[in-house]
Amino acid sequence: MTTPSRVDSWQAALRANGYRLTAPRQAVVEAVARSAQALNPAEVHARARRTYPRLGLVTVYRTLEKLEELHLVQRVHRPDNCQAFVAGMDGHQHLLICQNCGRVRYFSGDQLEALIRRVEADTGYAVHDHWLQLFGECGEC
Amino acid sequence: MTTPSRVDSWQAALRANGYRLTAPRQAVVEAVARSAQALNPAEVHARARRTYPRLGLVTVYRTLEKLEELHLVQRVHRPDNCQAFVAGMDGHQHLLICQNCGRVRYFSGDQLEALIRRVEADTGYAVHDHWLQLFGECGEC
DNA sequence: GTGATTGCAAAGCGTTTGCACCGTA
DNA sequence: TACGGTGCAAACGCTTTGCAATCAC
Repeated sequence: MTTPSRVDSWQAALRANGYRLTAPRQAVVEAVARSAQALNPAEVHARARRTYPRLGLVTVYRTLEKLEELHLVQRVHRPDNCQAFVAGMDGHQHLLICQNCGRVRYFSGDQLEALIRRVEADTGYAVHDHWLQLFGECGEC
Repeated sequence: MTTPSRVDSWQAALRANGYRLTAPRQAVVEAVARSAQALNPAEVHARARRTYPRLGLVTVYRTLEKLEELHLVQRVHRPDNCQAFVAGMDGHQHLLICQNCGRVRYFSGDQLEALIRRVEADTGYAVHDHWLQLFGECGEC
Protein backbone atom coordinates (compact mmCIF):
# COMPACT_ATOMS: atom_id res chain seq x y z
CA MET A 1 0.00 0.00 0.00
CA THR A 2 2.59 2.53 1.07
CA THR A 3 5.01 2.00 -1.75
CA PRO A 4 8.58 3.09 -1.28
CA SER A 5 9.27 0.18 -3.62
CA ARG A 6 7.15 1.73 -6.34
CA VAL A 7 9.16 4.92 -6.01
CA ASP A 8 12.33 2.90 -6.33
CA SER A 9 11.20 0.96 -9.37
CA TRP A 10 10.05 4.09 -11.13
CA GLN A 11 13.39 5.69 -10.53
CA ALA A 12 15.10 2.57 -11.83
CA ALA A 13 12.92 2.67 -14.94
CA LEU A 14 13.81 6.30 -15.55
CA ARG A 15 17.52 5.53 -15.26
CA ALA A 16 17.19 2.47 -17.46
CA ASN A 17 15.75 4.67 -20.17
CA GLY A 18 18.58 7.14 -20.05
CA TYR A 19 16.93 9.77 -17.88
CA ARG A 20 18.81 11.39 -15.06
CA LEU A 21 17.76 11.18 -11.49
CA THR A 22 17.28 14.65 -10.12
CA ALA A 23 15.74 16.01 -6.98
CA PRO A 24 12.81 17.72 -8.73
CA ARG A 25 12.03 14.57 -10.66
CA GLN A 26 12.23 12.52 -7.53
CA ALA A 27 9.75 14.79 -5.80
CA VAL A 28 7.26 14.38 -8.65
CA VAL A 29 7.68 10.61 -8.72
CA GLU A 30 7.05 10.37 -5.00
CA ALA A 31 3.96 12.55 -5.14
CA VAL A 32 2.30 10.43 -7.81
CA ALA A 33 3.58 7.03 -6.74
CA ARG A 34 2.34 7.51 -3.20
CA SER A 35 -1.09 8.86 -3.98
CA ALA A 36 -4.19 6.68 -3.96
CA GLN A 37 -6.07 9.28 -5.95
CA ALA A 38 -5.69 10.61 -9.42
CA LEU A 39 -3.92 13.96 -9.36
CA ASN A 40 -3.85 16.70 -11.97
CA PRO A 41 -0.62 18.58 -12.71
CA ALA A 42 -1.38 21.37 -10.25
CA GLU A 43 -2.11 18.88 -7.49
CA VAL A 44 1.08 17.00 -8.21
CA HIS A 45 2.93 20.30 -8.10
CA ALA A 46 1.45 21.21 -4.74
CA ARG A 47 2.30 17.84 -3.21
CA ALA A 48 5.77 17.56 -4.67
CA ARG A 49 6.62 21.02 -3.44
CA ARG A 50 6.36 19.76 0.11
CA THR A 51 9.54 17.80 -0.49
CA TYR A 52 11.14 20.13 -3.04
CA PRO A 53 9.81 23.68 -2.67
CA ARG A 54 11.70 25.19 -5.62
CA LEU A 55 9.88 22.83 -8.01
CA GLY A 56 8.38 24.52 -11.06
CA LEU A 57 5.10 23.50 -12.63
CA VAL A 58 6.84 23.00 -15.94
CA THR A 59 8.95 20.23 -14.52
CA VAL A 60 5.79 18.51 -13.33
CA TYR A 61 4.45 18.48 -16.88
CA ARG A 62 7.70 17.25 -18.31
CA THR A 63 8.10 14.51 -15.73
CA LEU A 64 4.51 13.31 -16.05
CA GLU A 65 5.05 13.10 -19.77
CA LYS A 66 8.03 10.80 -19.27
CA LEU A 67 6.25 8.67 -16.71
CA GLU A 68 3.30 8.26 -19.04
CA GLU A 69 5.59 7.37 -21.91
CA LEU A 70 7.13 4.62 -19.77
CA HIS A 71 3.64 3.45 -18.74
CA LEU A 72 4.41 4.03 -15.12
CA VAL A 73 1.55 6.47 -14.90
CA GLN A 74 -1.75 6.55 -16.73
CA ARG A 75 -4.26 9.23 -17.46
CA VAL A 76 -7.69 9.07 -15.86
CA HIS A 77 -10.68 10.38 -17.76
CA ARG A 78 -13.59 11.79 -15.82
CA PRO A 79 -16.68 13.59 -17.06
CA ASP A 80 -15.22 16.92 -16.04
CA ASN A 81 -11.50 16.37 -15.95
CA CYS A 82 -9.27 14.36 -18.25
CA GLN A 83 -5.91 15.57 -17.03
CA ALA A 84 -5.46 13.50 -13.90
CA PHE A 85 -2.79 10.87 -13.47
CA VAL A 86 -2.47 7.72 -11.37
CA ALA A 87 0.13 5.06 -10.93
CA GLY A 88 -0.32 2.55 -13.73
CA MET A 89 -0.92 -1.16 -13.41
CA ASP A 90 0.81 -4.07 -15.06
CA GLY A 91 -1.32 -5.91 -17.58
CA HIS A 92 -4.74 -4.84 -18.63
CA GLN A 93 -6.80 -3.58 -15.76
CA HIS A 94 -9.80 -1.33 -15.44
CA LEU A 95 -10.42 1.62 -13.20
CA LEU A 96 -12.83 2.07 -10.36
CA ILE A 97 -12.99 5.70 -9.32
CA CYS A 98 -14.54 7.25 -6.23
CA GLN A 99 -16.60 10.22 -7.31
CA ASN A 100 -16.22 11.72 -3.90
CA CYS A 101 -12.56 11.54 -2.93
CA GLY A 102 -11.04 10.53 -6.25
CA ARG A 103 -9.51 7.36 -4.88
CA VAL A 104 -8.69 4.95 -7.68
CA ARG A 105 -8.58 1.16 -7.66
CA TYR A 106 -7.98 -1.36 -10.36
CA PHE A 107 -9.92 -4.48 -11.19
CA SER A 108 -9.74 -7.03 -13.96
CA GLY A 109 -12.65 -7.62 -16.25
CA ASP A 110 -11.71 -10.09 -18.88
CA GLN A 111 -15.24 -11.36 -19.32
CA LEU A 112 -15.55 -8.55 -21.82
CA GLU A 113 -14.16 -10.71 -24.58
CA ALA A 114 -17.49 -12.29 -25.45
CA LEU A 115 -19.22 -8.94 -25.54
CA ILE A 116 -16.53 -7.46 -27.74
CA ARG A 117 -16.78 -10.31 -30.19
CA ARG A 118 -20.52 -9.95 -30.39
CA VAL A 119 -20.22 -6.25 -31.08
CA GLU A 120 -17.64 -6.90 -33.78
CA ALA A 121 -19.98 -9.37 -35.47
CA ASP A 122 -22.93 -6.99 -35.20
CA THR A 123 -21.21 -3.87 -36.46
CA GLY A 124 -18.39 -4.91 -38.75
CA TYR A 125 -15.89 -2.99 -36.66
CA ALA A 126 -12.57 -4.52 -35.67
CA VAL A 127 -12.12 -3.68 -32.00
CA HIS A 128 -8.55 -2.98 -30.96
CA ASP A 129 -8.90 -1.52 -27.51
CA HIS A 130 -11.42 -0.90 -24.79
CA TRP A 131 -11.99 1.31 -21.79
CA LEU A 132 -14.08 0.26 -18.86
CA GLN A 133 -14.39 2.58 -15.93
CA LEU A 134 -16.70 2.33 -12.97
CA PHE A 135 -17.67 5.36 -10.93
CA GLY A 136 -19.02 5.24 -7.43
CA GLU A 137 -18.25 5.81 -3.83
CA CYS A 138 -15.49 4.08 -1.95
CA GLY A 139 -15.91 2.41 1.42
CA GLU A 140 -14.41 5.36 3.26
CA CYS A 141 -16.73 7.96 1.76
CA MET B 1 -29.65 7.15 -40.88
CA THR B 2 -30.19 10.53 -42.44
CA THR B 3 -32.13 12.14 -39.67
CA PRO B 4 -34.16 15.19 -40.46
CA SER B 5 -36.39 13.86 -37.70
CA ARG B 6 -33.60 14.12 -35.19
CA VAL B 7 -33.07 17.73 -36.16
CA ASP B 8 -36.78 18.34 -35.66
CA SER B 9 -36.95 16.66 -32.30
CA TRP B 10 -33.93 18.53 -31.02
CA GLN B 11 -35.48 21.80 -32.06
CA ALA B 12 -38.71 20.78 -30.35
CA ALA B 13 -36.77 19.97 -27.19
CA LEU B 14 -35.05 23.35 -27.25
CA ARG B 15 -38.40 25.14 -27.60
CA ALA B 16 -39.97 23.00 -24.90
CA ASN B 17 -37.26 24.15 -22.54
CA GLY B 18 -37.81 27.79 -23.22
CA TYR B 19 -35.01 28.33 -25.69
CA ARG B 20 -35.62 30.32 -28.84
CA LEU B 21 -35.19 28.89 -32.27
CA THR B 22 -32.67 30.94 -34.17
CA ALA B 23 -30.88 30.43 -37.43
CA PRO B 24 -27.41 30.09 -35.86
CA ARG B 25 -28.70 27.57 -33.37
CA GLN B 26 -30.41 25.64 -36.10
CA ALA B 27 -27.19 25.43 -38.07
CA VAL B 28 -25.35 23.99 -35.07
CA VAL B 29 -28.10 21.48 -34.39
CA GLU B 30 -28.04 20.28 -37.97
CA ALA B 31 -24.27 19.92 -38.04
CA VAL B 32 -24.19 17.72 -34.97
CA ALA B 33 -27.42 15.81 -35.52
CA ARG B 34 -26.43 14.79 -39.00
CA SER B 35 -22.88 13.72 -38.28
CA ALA B 36 -21.92 10.10 -37.78
CA GLN B 37 -18.69 11.15 -36.16
CA ALA B 38 -17.88 12.94 -32.97
CA LEU B 39 -17.05 16.58 -33.69
CA ASN B 40 -15.16 19.07 -31.61
CA PRO B 41 -16.34 22.67 -31.36
CA ALA B 42 -14.14 23.87 -34.21
CA GLU B 43 -15.40 21.10 -36.49
CA VAL B 44 -18.99 21.87 -35.62
CA HIS B 45 -18.28 25.49 -36.39
CA ALA B 46 -16.82 24.66 -39.78
CA ARG B 47 -19.75 22.47 -40.75
CA ALA B 48 -22.46 24.73 -39.45
CA ARG B 49 -20.96 27.64 -41.32
CA ARG B 50 -21.83 25.96 -44.57
CA THR B 51 -25.46 26.64 -43.83
CA TYR B 52 -24.98 29.83 -41.80
CA PRO B 53 -21.73 31.56 -42.71
CA ARG B 54 -21.98 34.39 -40.15
CA LEU B 55 -21.94 31.86 -37.31
CA GLY B 56 -19.50 32.65 -34.51
CA LEU B 57 -17.55 30.04 -32.62
CA VAL B 58 -18.95 31.35 -29.37
CA THR B 59 -22.44 30.40 -30.41
CA VAL B 60 -21.25 26.89 -31.10
CA TYR B 61 -19.98 26.58 -27.54
CA ARG B 62 -23.15 28.01 -26.09
CA THR B 63 -25.41 25.79 -28.18
CA LEU B 64 -23.43 22.63 -27.46
CA GLU B 65 -23.72 23.46 -23.79
CA LYS B 66 -27.51 23.58 -24.05
CA LEU B 67 -27.70 20.42 -26.12
CA GLU B 68 -25.55 18.61 -23.60
CA GLU B 69 -27.67 19.88 -20.73
CA LEU B 70 -30.77 18.48 -22.46
CA HIS B 71 -28.93 15.18 -23.08
CA LEU B 72 -29.40 15.50 -26.80
CA VAL B 73 -25.68 15.43 -27.26
CA GLN B 74 -22.99 13.66 -25.33
CA ARG B 75 -19.30 14.16 -24.91
CA VAL B 76 -16.91 11.55 -26.26
CA HIS B 77 -13.67 10.89 -24.45
CA ARG B 78 -10.69 9.74 -26.42
CA PRO B 79 -7.10 9.28 -25.32
CA ASP B 80 -6.10 12.53 -26.94
CA ASN B 81 -9.29 14.53 -27.17
CA CYS B 82 -12.16 14.83 -24.70
CA GLN B 83 -13.98 17.71 -26.31
CA ALA B 84 -15.88 15.97 -29.06
CA PHE B 85 -19.63 15.68 -29.19
CA VAL B 86 -22.05 13.19 -30.75
CA ALA B 87 -25.78 12.82 -30.86
CA GLY B 88 -26.88 11.11 -27.66
CA MET B 89 -28.83 7.89 -27.36
CA ASP B 90 -31.92 7.12 -25.36
CA GLY B 91 -31.35 4.73 -22.52
CA HIS B 92 -27.98 3.49 -21.48
CA GLN B 93 -25.78 2.66 -24.40
CA HIS B 94 -22.07 2.36 -24.92
CA LEU B 95 -19.83 3.80 -27.53
CA LEU B 96 -17.88 2.12 -30.29
CA ILE B 97 -15.47 4.56 -31.88
CA CYS B 98 -13.50 4.21 -35.09
CA GLN B 99 -9.93 5.30 -34.39
CA ASN B 100 -9.48 6.09 -38.02
CA CYS B 101 -12.45 8.16 -39.16
CA GLY B 102 -14.05 8.93 -35.82
CA ARG B 103 -17.35 7.32 -36.72
CA VAL B 104 -19.34 6.50 -33.63
CA ARG B 105 -21.88 3.75 -33.02
CA TYR B 106 -23.80 2.69 -29.99
CA PHE B 107 -24.28 -0.76 -28.58
CA SER B 108 -25.90 -2.08 -25.44
CA GLY B 109 -23.92 -4.07 -22.95
CA ASP B 110 -26.03 -4.81 -19.97
CA GLN B 111 -24.21 -8.01 -19.18
CA LEU B 112 -21.97 -5.76 -17.14
CA GLU B 113 -24.28 -6.02 -14.17
CA ALA B 114 -22.71 -9.22 -12.86
CA LEU B 115 -19.22 -7.81 -13.21
CA ILE B 116 -20.20 -4.63 -11.42
CA ARG B 117 -21.70 -6.53 -8.55
CA ARG B 118 -18.60 -8.64 -8.19
CA VAL B 119 -16.40 -5.56 -8.10
CA GLU B 120 -18.64 -3.97 -5.50
CA ALA B 121 -18.34 -7.05 -3.32
CA ASP B 122 -14.58 -7.21 -3.76
CA THR B 123 -13.81 -3.58 -3.12
CA GLY B 124 -16.50 -2.15 -0.87
CA TYR B 125 -17.27 0.58 -3.38
CA ALA B 126 -20.85 1.40 -4.32
CA VAL B 127 -20.85 1.72 -8.10
CA HIS B 128 -23.17 4.39 -9.45
CA ASP B 129 -22.18 4.69 -13.05
CA HIS B 130 -20.00 3.11 -15.69
CA TRP B 131 -18.33 3.90 -18.95
CA LEU B 132 -17.57 1.31 -21.55
CA GLN B 133 -16.01 2.38 -24.80
CA LEU B 134 -14.60 0.24 -27.53
CA PHE B 135 -12.03 1.53 -29.98
CA GLY B 136 -11.30 0.03 -33.33
CA GLU B 137 -11.72 0.37 -37.02
CA CYS B 138 -15.07 0.55 -38.75
CA GLY B 139 -16.06 -1.49 -41.78
CA GLU B 140 -15.40 1.39 -44.12
CA CYS B 141 -11.88 2.10 -42.97
C1' DG C 1 -41.67 45.86 -27.24
C1' DT C 2 -38.93 42.93 -24.37
C1' DG C 3 -35.74 39.95 -23.17
C1' DA C 4 -33.07 36.15 -25.02
C1' DT C 5 -29.39 35.51 -28.36
C1' DT C 6 -25.66 36.85 -31.19
C1' DG C 7 -20.87 38.16 -32.72
C1' DC C 8 -16.90 40.60 -31.70
C1' DA C 9 -13.09 41.57 -28.88
C1' DA C 10 -10.85 40.92 -24.76
C1' DA C 11 -9.89 38.26 -20.78
C1' DG C 12 -8.82 33.86 -18.71
C1' DC C 13 -6.77 29.55 -17.99
C1' DG C 14 -4.03 25.53 -18.46
C1' DT C 15 -0.27 23.93 -21.23
C1' DT C 16 3.90 24.40 -24.09
C1' DT C 17 8.13 26.59 -25.68
C1' DG C 18 12.63 29.50 -25.64
C1' DC C 19 16.41 30.26 -23.23
C1' DA C 20 20.23 30.92 -20.00
C1' DC C 21 21.75 28.68 -15.83
C1' DC C 22 22.45 24.49 -13.09
C1' DG C 23 23.64 19.76 -11.69
C1' DT C 24 24.09 14.75 -12.75
C1' DA C 25 26.81 11.33 -14.57
C1' DT D 1 33.31 18.47 -18.76
C1' DA D 2 29.25 17.68 -21.44
C1' DC D 3 24.80 17.55 -21.94
C1' DG D 4 20.35 16.58 -19.92
C1' DG D 5 17.36 18.97 -16.77
C1' DT D 6 15.52 23.13 -14.55
C1' DG D 7 12.89 27.43 -13.62
C1' DC D 8 11.36 31.67 -15.30
C1' DA D 9 8.85 34.32 -18.52
C1' DA D 10 6.64 34.56 -22.67
C1' DA D 11 3.86 32.42 -26.18
C1' DC D 12 0.10 29.63 -27.31
C1' DG D 13 -4.57 27.69 -28.13
C1' DC D 14 -8.87 26.76 -26.54
C1' DT D 15 -12.70 28.37 -23.81
C1' DT D 16 -15.30 31.88 -21.36
C1' DT D 17 -16.97 36.55 -20.43
C1' DG D 18 -18.50 41.59 -21.25
C1' DC D 19 -21.06 44.21 -24.06
C1' DA D 20 -23.78 46.59 -27.58
C1' DA D 21 -26.48 45.34 -31.52
C1' DT D 22 -29.94 42.06 -33.20
C1' DC D 23 -33.84 39.10 -33.57
C1' DA D 24 -37.52 35.65 -31.99
C1' DC D 25 -41.59 35.69 -29.72
